[in-house]
Amino acid sequence: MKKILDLISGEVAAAFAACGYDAEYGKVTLSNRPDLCEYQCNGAMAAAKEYKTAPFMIADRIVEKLSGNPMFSMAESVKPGFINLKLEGAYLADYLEQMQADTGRFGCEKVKEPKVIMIDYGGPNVAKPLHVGHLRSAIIGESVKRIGRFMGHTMIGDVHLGDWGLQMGLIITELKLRQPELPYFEEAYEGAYPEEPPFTISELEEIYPAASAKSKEDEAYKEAAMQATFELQQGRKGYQALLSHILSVSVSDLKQNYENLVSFDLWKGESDAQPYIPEMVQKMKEEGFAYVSDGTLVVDVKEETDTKEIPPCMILKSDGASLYSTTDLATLVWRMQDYQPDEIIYVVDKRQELHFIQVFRCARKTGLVKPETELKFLGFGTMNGKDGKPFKTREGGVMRLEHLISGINAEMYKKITENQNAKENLGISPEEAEETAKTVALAAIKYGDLSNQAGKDYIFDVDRFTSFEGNTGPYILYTIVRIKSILKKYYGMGNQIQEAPILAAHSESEKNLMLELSKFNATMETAFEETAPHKVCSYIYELANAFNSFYHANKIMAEEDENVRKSYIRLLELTKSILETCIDVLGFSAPERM
RNA sequence: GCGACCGUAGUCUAAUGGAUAGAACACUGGACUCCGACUCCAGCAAUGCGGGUUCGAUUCCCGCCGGGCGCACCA
Repeated sequence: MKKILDLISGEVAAAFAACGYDAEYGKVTLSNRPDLCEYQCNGAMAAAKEYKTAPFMIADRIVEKLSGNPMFSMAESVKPGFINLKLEGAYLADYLEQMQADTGRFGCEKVKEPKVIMIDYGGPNVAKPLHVGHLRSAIIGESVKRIGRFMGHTMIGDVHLGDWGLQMGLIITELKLRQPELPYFEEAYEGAYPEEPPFTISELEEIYPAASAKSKEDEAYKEAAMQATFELQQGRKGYQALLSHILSVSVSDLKQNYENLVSFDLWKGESDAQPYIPEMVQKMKEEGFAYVSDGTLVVDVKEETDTKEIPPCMILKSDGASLYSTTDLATLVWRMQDYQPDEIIYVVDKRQELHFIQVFRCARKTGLVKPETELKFLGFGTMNGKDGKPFKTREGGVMRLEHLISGINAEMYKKITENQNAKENLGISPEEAEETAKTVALAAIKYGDLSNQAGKDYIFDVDRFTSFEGNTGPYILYTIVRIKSILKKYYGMGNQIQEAPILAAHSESEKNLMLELSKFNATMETAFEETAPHKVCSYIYELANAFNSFYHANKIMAEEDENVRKSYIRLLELTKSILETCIDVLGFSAPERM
C-alpha cells in the first residue's frame, strides 16, 4: 500500500503541474501545527524564487485547483505561502479499511529488492560475565535486526564473541600457574585431552579478573600471557583444547543469560576468523598494501580529505600476534565468503569509531569486501546512572546484567502484586504475576533504552522506566492490555463485527486516532532507513496517547448506534495489532493482564 | 596538543531549513454511578554565547565557552 503522505503528495503535485509548476514542489509533509491542519505543503515558498511569483499567489492557485477534490475536507492557503490540508474522513476510513485487510503488514510493503544484511552485535567476552555495558548493543542490535526483517530483508545476527585476544592468554597463564599438572601445558603431550573442562563458569569468571589484575603489576606475568596468546594463535594443541573448553563453558552460560533478551542467528567469535588470517595477511603483503613499520605490519588508511592524521591500520603486532583489527578484517573474509552480504551493520560502543574507520578503509582498500558492500558503524552512547556517570552498583563496581534484570523483575513483581491488593483485583495468581513481571520488566528496560537515540548517552533510571505513567514501556503495555480487556469483554457477550465497515470519524479524538494509525507504514520505513528504533517508540507512544484520549472521550461498548460501535471495535482491533507489531520489532511483548 | 562528538524547560528527551520548538517526569488545578483512573483534561516552564548564509536556522557555516570521548603493538 502506498503511504498516505505519498497519496496526498500525488494529488498536490498534480495540482502544481496543472498550474504549470514543477510537480516536485507538491511534496506534502505532516503538519507541525496540528491546531491548523493535518498536512502541509511548503512547496509554494520554495517555488516562488524559480517562478518569480509571490509564494501566496502560487499557494492560492494550488488551493483553487484542489477545491472539490474528494481527498480533502479542507485545503487553504495561509501567508506567506503555506498550503494547509485536512483529510476527508471517508477517505481516511477507507485507507484504514485497506490497512486492516492487509493482514500482518497493515499497509507496510516489503522492500522490492531485499538485501542480505549481517548485523554484528552483542559482542560479549567469553570467560567474563555479561554486564550492563553489553545491554545496549544487544537491545539496539536486536531491534534493528527485527525492523530490517519486517521490511523484508534477510537479516543475519552474529554475536561476535570476544574469544581471541590477550584475555585468552591471560586465562591460560593463570590456569597454568594454578594447575600446572594438567596435560594442556605439556608440550610433548600426544594423548587425547579430557572431555570435561578443568573449570566451571564461576571459576572461569574468577580467573580472568585475577589474571588481568596480576598482569598489570607483574611485567613477567604479562610477558607470559602475551607469549601464551601468541602460541594459541599459532595453533598450539593444548591451548586450542583449552580454548574449546573455555568456549563451551562460557557460551552455554551466555546463551542462558541472553535468553529472552535477544536471539542470535550465529554464535561466531573472533577465533572463527583465525583460519583466514595467514592467507589474508599474505595477500596484503603481496599486493603491496601491508608494510612493516616499527616492527609491526600495517596498512595505510589515510585519505586526502582527512582533517587529521588517521593512524595506519595495524595487522600484526611486532611479535607476530594478531589483534583486534586483524580478527575484524579476517571476520569480513568469511562473512563475504559464506554470506555475500550487501551490508554489514556493527552495533558497537561509539568510542570505537576510529577503530572501525580504520578497519572499513583497510577492508575496502585491500578488496576484502565488494565495493558495493556497505559497512555501517552504528555507535551507541554510554548508559549512565542517575548521577550522569557510567552505571555502577551501589558499591561502585560493574553491575552484572543478570543482577540488573532480576532486580527490575522483583521491582515489577512488587508493583503488580501491590496493585492487585490495592485497587483492581483481577485474580492474578502469584505464578502469573511472576511471569507478567518478567514481561513488563523486559519492556521497561528495552523501551527505556530504545526510546533514546542510539548515538546519545542516556540515563538509566529504574524508577522512571518501570513507571506505568509517561513515556515508558509499561505505559505502552498497559494500553495494549486495556484494549485486550475491552475486546475480550465485547466478544464475550457474543458480539461479532463481521461485515461492519470502518466509518468516518465522529469526533476529533477518533480522527486523531485514525490519523495516527495511518502513519504506521511510513514510520517503519524511516525507522529502517535511519536505523532508528527510537522512531518506532515515539510512534507507539503517540498512538497509545491517541487511543487513551479516544477511550476517554467516547463510550465504546455503550455506543448506541450499532454501526458506530462496530466501527469503534474495528479501530481497537487495528490499534492493538499495530501496537503489538511495533513492540515485536522492538523486541518485547505484552501480557494478557497486568 | 590534535580530531570528531555533544550542549533544548528544574530533570529527562523530540524535532527531512519552515508557522506559536513537541512530549514526559516534577509542580499547580480539574475529571471516576461508566468499557481497566496504572487513565484523561488544563496550566507553568527551554534551543550555552557571539557572528554569518537564508524570505525563514535547534538544524547549515565560522569563532568562543562548557562537557564527556578518541588518538598504532588491550579488546
